[in-house]
Parts: sequence; structure tokens; C-alpha cells
Amino acid sequence: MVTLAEVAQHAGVSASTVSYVLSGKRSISVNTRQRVERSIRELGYHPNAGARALASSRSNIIALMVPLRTDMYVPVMMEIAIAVATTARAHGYDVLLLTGEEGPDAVRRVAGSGLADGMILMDVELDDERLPLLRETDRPAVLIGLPADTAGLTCVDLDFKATGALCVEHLAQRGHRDIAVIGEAPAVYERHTGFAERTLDGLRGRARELGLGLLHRPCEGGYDAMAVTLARILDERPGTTGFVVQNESAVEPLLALLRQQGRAVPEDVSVVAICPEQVAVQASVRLTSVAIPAQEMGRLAVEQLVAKLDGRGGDEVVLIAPELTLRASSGPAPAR
Amino acid sequence: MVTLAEVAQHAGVSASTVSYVLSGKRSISVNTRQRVERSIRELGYHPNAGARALASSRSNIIALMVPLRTDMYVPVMMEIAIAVATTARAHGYDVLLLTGEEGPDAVRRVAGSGLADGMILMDVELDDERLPLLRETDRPAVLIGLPADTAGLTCVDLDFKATGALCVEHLAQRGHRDIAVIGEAPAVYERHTGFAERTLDGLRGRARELGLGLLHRPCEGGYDAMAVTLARILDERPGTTGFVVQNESAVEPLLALLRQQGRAVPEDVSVVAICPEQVAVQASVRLTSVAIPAQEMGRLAVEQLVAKLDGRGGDEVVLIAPELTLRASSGPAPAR
DNA sequence: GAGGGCTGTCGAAGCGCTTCGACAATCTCT
DNA sequence: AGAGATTGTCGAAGCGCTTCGACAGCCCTC
Repeated sequence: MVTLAEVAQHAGVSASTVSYVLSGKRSISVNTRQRVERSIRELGYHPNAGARALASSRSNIIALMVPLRTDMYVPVMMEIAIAVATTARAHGYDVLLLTGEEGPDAVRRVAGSGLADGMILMDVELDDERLPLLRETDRPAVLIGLPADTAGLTCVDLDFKATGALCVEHLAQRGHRDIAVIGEAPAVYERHTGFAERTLDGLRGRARELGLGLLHRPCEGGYDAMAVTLARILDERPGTTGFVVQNESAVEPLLALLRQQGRAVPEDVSVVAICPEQVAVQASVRLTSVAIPAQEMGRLAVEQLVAKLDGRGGDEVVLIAPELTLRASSGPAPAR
Repeated sequence: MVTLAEVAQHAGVSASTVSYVLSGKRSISVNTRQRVERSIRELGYHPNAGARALASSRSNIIALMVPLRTDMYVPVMMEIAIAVATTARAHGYDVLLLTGEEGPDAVRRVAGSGLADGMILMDVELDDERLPLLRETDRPAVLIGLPADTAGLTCVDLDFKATGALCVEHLAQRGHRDIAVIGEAPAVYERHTGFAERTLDGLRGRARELGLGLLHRPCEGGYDAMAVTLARILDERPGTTGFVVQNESAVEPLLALLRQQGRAVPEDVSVVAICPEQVAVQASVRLTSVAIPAQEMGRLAVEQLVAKLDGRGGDEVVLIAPELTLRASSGPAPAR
């Protein structure tokens, strides 16, 4: 392993000079800089991460805590994770992947050991048990998702409340009066995942304001579950003509079942999805949808975190405005 | 931040003793051990990762390189990544998430800086450009996937060749004579991803042995692409009664299209999928399938790597035997 | 009961880097 | 021309840990 000292010797300067060339924290003559850079290249030098972390108490690593469960939105999670990793690299950081398995202890361990300089938490619950730990730690953190109490925290998320409202408005404008919401799996609501509840808030609030009927039903993914859920909905509210779906794995089953029952989309019923772009365009009917901007969420989270690590910027809640894209699955409500 | 020295003082022993309590590398009297452990707990001590890495030249981190692209098998990737992370933690390692973005340089950087003790590479191509670097590095590595030349490498993968053979056999046994293979996106073959080609090998080899017709067509996911592909296949080989699908995002479109054309599954045509269990059971027809054992692959990869890090075990190719699960999508070929 | 082997503990060296203060050399004013 | 500021470089200290050799005390054994 090549060390700083060897580079220094090779370039005929002192170790500290090499260090300053690397960090740019003191000015170095062009001549010296070039000599050093040349030595670095020729020797194939890579600074030792451990030594660097020890001396500077900065690891240049950020921890990303992903949920262990895979009961929802896996592609979204993956996309976020990848966006986090690439953005982090662009800022000179590496990413440590933590699963929820360890639970809150992971926060303690990572903060305590100086393994990471900061962390990004995904899949935040309204009253997340990791938050107290996060608050008492001095390590900066950014949440992807919104807990109930955001005091002292930096959060990044799609504005799910506005998303809900937007979906309702879209259907209302087209004359739909009875709307059904196919939600996430019941478990998602039971653990009070912020985004699901906030979407519901937005949906309900807007529906009330506009005087629409709104029926919300959680739904596991898959055909069987969707069949049961749909039957119940149509039984309870036969006049339903608008659907809002917030569950990737219910989208296709819903479309298939509607087709099977002879309900044409969008002639008889309209469907609006809250899902990644890709799902919307690959579905059997191209879906009018509000996209979940996974990449942007990941990127923003890292940028917020890096800002905090650099001592810039404080606690902030960054909500991304939803955008509804009109596709083939929604249209005017049928005449009654 | 609490340090080793503070723990030592609190417990009334020397720093080295605390270190030995932690590592277990020398025997310590029960009495002393307990005092030290108590101090550690009371002070909330966490060893500093950087210092540890520097002194021991072991970071207790393994790097996981995931592909940047998301043109295939995202849920599988995610599942593997999570399995890697959890298994690694069980062995005392953390996981560093690298994307393919950096390319081969990432290997150099991680190995050179001592950031990670070893690495796991996913999405291996037959002639992967990271392999030469890997071979010249002294850091142990494990591949998930199989390159063309496995000399000096440890690899873990599903036996895709056997998987292909198994699918053909299954259909042959049920009397199907003409089989079509819906493959991954063309790009996957273009970059010579090992698993796709090996599956094809297995399919073709077995089909030849059994005297069956086999038509392979790469296919982008989604309805439109699938529609085009299917039309071409049926045009070229109208007698096709068996389908093998190796592309998650083509599964549902295929089923929908067949239904739409009045071809019943499994009465008129049989479908066998190579996909994660979840996709197979959630599809609109429960699919006879060979599961991709993502969790096991992740777990095995970590275990192989840890073994190498411990100086146990050498280079090995671990192939997981495929298992075909019979579900509702395959049956006897219709009488001609 | 002297010699040899264990056990349990300690002190010190050092891992490879960052960073602070010092200082010589050079430049910029009046 | 001399004081003062600026620039570029160096040496040394120290980050918190692991690990090696040393050694005191103990238990056996012949």
C-alpha cells in the first residue's frame, strides 16, 4: 500500500504538503502541486480511509437506512437508493447501506462509532422510534418522508397531501362524483407511514370541499386481494366512476378486473394512479398519474445533508409539488 | 465522544485490556471482563471506526456494487441487496453501496483506500471490465453472476443453464413441441450479461436434445413491446403452444394479450416464467415458474466473502440448483 | 522447593493521515 | 529602504485504536 509519506518522498516535499495538495486547504505553488500530483499518479496512491477518518473525524460516508420490509414500493426504494448513491459520490461521499433490521440501534451505532458523517432515513413513520435518537445525536440527518413532528429535523418528500387533493380535483373537474381510493396494504396504515396518511388527508379534504363521495380501502397487492376489494367497493357504492390507486401492485389487477367486468377505461370509469412514471406508462392502459419523483427525492436528500455537513442550511421541510400527467385512463364521467 | 482510554480509566484497567475484552484475542479474567463491560455500558462507549480501521487495517465493511441501470429485475436486485446487508451485519460487517456509475474505478478506489475489506459485484457481464482489476487486487471478492472466465474468482449464482433446460423439459413432458422464449430487453443481451446467455444456452441445448422447436425473442417490458413481439412469434411459428418468459415486465402483458386473443392459459398455451416467487403468485394466472432465489444468492455471497476474509475457503463457483414450481399456467399441450 | 509453563495485565510503539504553529522567502506599501 | 503583509513549505503533535513483547503472579511437576 502506497502511503502519503512515500508520495512526499517521491515528490521531494514534506508529507503535510502532499496533504495540502490533496485537500486544497492551503495554497500550494503550481510547480509543487504538479510534482505532487504526478507522484500520486505514478505511484497509484489512494489515501487510506481509516487514517483520514481518524485524523479528520470525518469519514466521508453517509448512511442510508432503507426499510427491511418489501411490502411496498420496492422499485421506488431502489431508485431512491441509487439516486442517493450517485449524488453522494458527486459530492465526495460514499454510502453505507443500513437495513431497518437493526432498528434504532443502528442510529446509535453509526453515530457513536463515527462510521458515517450523517444519515438519511427512508420509510419514516409518523411517530418514528428513531427520531428521539436522531435528535440527541449531533450527526446531521435527513428524512425522506414526513413524521408527525418535524421540529429540528430536515425532511424531503413529495407533497402527498397536495397529491391527494390534485387527484380528487382532476376527477371532480371531469364530472366524477363518487370516488374510490385503492390504498396501500393495511399494514402500511397500521404502522402510520406518513405518506399514506397524508395522501388520504389530501384526498378526503378536497373531496369534502368539493362535495364528493370518497371511499378509501386499503388493499394488498395482487389479483385476489384486488378482486375482493373491488367487489366490496362496487357493492357499497355502485355509482363509483373514479378510482385513485396508490399501490403499484394493485394497478394491473384493477385494470384487468374492470375490463373483465365490462367497464371500459376511461369511458365508464376513470383511473388515476400515484406511482412511478414507469408503472404508469407500462400499464395495459396508459395511466393518468401523479409520478413519485424517486430520483429527485434521493438527490434532494443528499443535497440537504451535504449542506448541513458543510455547515450551510438548517432544518427545513422540502416538499416537492406533485404534477399530474394526463394519459389515457381518465376522462369525463359517463352521463348518469 | 467516549474513548477507549476513558473506559479503561473508568474500569481501572489499561487501554490494552479494554481492547482485549472487546476483541477476545487474549484471555481476560471474568472479574475484569465484567468490570470493563459494565464501564462500556455505563459510558455508552462505541469504538471509533476510523481508529480501528487504521490500527487493524480491517474496516469491517464490505462493498456491494449494484448496477446503475434499472432496465431489469429491480426487485431482485433490491432483495439481494437487502439480504447482503442483513447477512453482513450478522457477521459484523457493514455494507457500502456502490453504483456502477463510477465503473471499474470504484474497484480501484475501494481497494486502494482500504475502505472495504472485500467486495461483492452484481450484474456481472461475461467479459466484465472489472475483473482484471479484481484479480490484481488482493482484496477478496465474490461475484453474483458468472463471467466467461471464472479462474481465480468466487461466484454465486442460480444455475441458469439448468434453469433453461428445466423449463424446456417441463414443457416437453407435457407434449409441447414448439416453444417460444420471451427474453430480457435486447440491451441485456448486447452487453452479454451472463445469466441471460446461460439461460438461453440451457434452453437451446435441451430443445435440440429433445428435438423441439425453440424461438427466442428479446423483449422490452410493457404492453406495446410485448404485443409486437407476440405477433411476430405467432406469425413465424403459429403452432407455438409453450412460452418461457424471462422478463418480469413482460409477464403480465403476455398474459393479457393471450387472453385478449382468446388463447386460454393453460388450455391452449402453457407459460413458464423465470422470475421471483412474488411475481409468479401475484400474476393474473398463477405462474408455473422457476424462482430466482434472490435472498439465498445474497446470503451465500456474503458467506463466501466472509469465509475468504477469515482465510477459510478458496475460489469456488457456487451454483444454486433451480426448482420448478408447478402452478396454474402450464398443462398438457392441446391435441393438434 | 526450584524450574517451567500458564494466565492475566500492562506499557509502548505505531497505523497513515490532518492540522497547527513556525518560519523563510517574497511582495507591497509608504 | 524598511516595516508589514502574504505565500509556500515544513516539522511535530496527535487522532483512538490494536498488538507485541514483557512480566508478575500462580499452579504444576519432579
